[in-house]
Amino acid sequence: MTRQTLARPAAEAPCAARDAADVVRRRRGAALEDAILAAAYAELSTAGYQAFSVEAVATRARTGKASIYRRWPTKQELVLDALLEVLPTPEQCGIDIDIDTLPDDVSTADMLRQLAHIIVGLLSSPAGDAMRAVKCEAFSDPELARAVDERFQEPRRQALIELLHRGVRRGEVRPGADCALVADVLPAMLAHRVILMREAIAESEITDIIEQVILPLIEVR
Amino acid sequence: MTRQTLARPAAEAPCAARDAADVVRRRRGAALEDAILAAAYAELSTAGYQAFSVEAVATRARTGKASIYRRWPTKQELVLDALLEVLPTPEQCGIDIDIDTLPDDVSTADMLRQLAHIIVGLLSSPAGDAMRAVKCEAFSDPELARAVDERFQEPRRQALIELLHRGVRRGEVRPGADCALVADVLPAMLAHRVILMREAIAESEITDIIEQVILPLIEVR
DNA sequence: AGCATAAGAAACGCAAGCGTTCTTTAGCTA
DNA sequence: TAGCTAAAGAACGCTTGCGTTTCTTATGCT
Repeated sequence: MTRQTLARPAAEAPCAARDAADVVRRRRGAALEDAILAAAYAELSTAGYQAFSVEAVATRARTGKASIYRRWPTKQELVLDALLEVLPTPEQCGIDIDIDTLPDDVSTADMLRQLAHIIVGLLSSPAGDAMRAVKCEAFSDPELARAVDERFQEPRRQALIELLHRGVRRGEVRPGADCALVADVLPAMLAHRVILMREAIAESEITDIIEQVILPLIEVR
Repeated sequence: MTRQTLARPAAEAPCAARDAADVVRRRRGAALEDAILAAAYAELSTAGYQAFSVEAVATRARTGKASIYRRWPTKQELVLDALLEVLPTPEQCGIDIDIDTLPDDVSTADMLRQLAHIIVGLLSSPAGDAMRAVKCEAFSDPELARAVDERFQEPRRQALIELLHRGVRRGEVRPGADCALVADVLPAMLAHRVILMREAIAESEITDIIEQVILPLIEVR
């Protein structure tokens, strides 16, 4: 995948002898673009949106600002691309539930427990930090926020609603439940804690939320 | 160089005849202090935290930066004071529930409905905008966030938990309910929508959340 | 090998905004 | 009424960061 981006220790001849092994050869095209996006994402995660600077991205990517501005006209576009590139990848957020192919022996409660862990994992990861940064800047940059909502949140929300409907069909969720509303409870509680209250969520608390809130709420009675 | 930059054409007399009625005479002491705090709060509400500037506060308060820096050493202190002054006043946020003096004929559901409206009202008001601004800056300024949590959120959270306990005693809330956890559901859902999803909440949606989520959750069965 | 391209680095102009300082002048108090 | 204090306003120095420009030179292609 990568070119030989990583320093060759015993380099010599043509262009070696810079100083140490930090001879990160000049990258071009896609390799450089990826490095910039990765650096931008890292900056977004660690520094947040408001402290995010193109200068810092350039430094982190070991390139110059000019190479960035040659590709992205503004800081905002860079942020958007960096986030959108990272967010939907299953390896990063892994919330791709395919309801239709779910085995019959997987209960709704099982899935909800698993989902809760996935959400907490995501929110506690660098990707979560990046999301938080963007969410908090949403009012200054509605377009960015909308992009995240549409490409990331909404599909997952729909999947969760679908999961609850499946639960109704299987007799695990009370028929009268407003699935669209109930689907918001878990993400809302987790996001509220992690993003708005800045609290970490322990394993036991995930369990508590599921057992004491979500399951009683959907319980067939 | 030149002083008296603001050329007074031919104005005479004591101090009247500036232009119109905008002759905001020089204030001192507490009057000025209040004006500055009010302006800071207004700026926080409308501009947000990151766009908040001392210059803008000074302009809005019709004073100079020097008078502000004479009182608050940094921008952060000013923000904190402005917010703390505004937040706890009952007129502004009106969530002071005195559980002990609640009449017997007020049900838990009644109170929850009322509370939901109060929270939504608060979140949709300038005070809500200010809170959102601070919440979003919380990671950069944990002390500010903690002050808001302690002085504003936590007391109200405790009051809500107490309300639920009262509900248990009155047989309106199922005895097994984890009140501390259940108490988070309503604020979390509302804050999630308004602050994180930037959605307005209609009357009917408040009702839906109460009837479809909160009441089924606490329902005695 | 030679050449066109674009990477890397540095500097620039510009705008905002912090916190300071200075002068003028209004308001309070003795 | 005189005099002290502090308010209003403007300018300043400083820093940060955007987006641009320029120059050198490594890189990939032919």
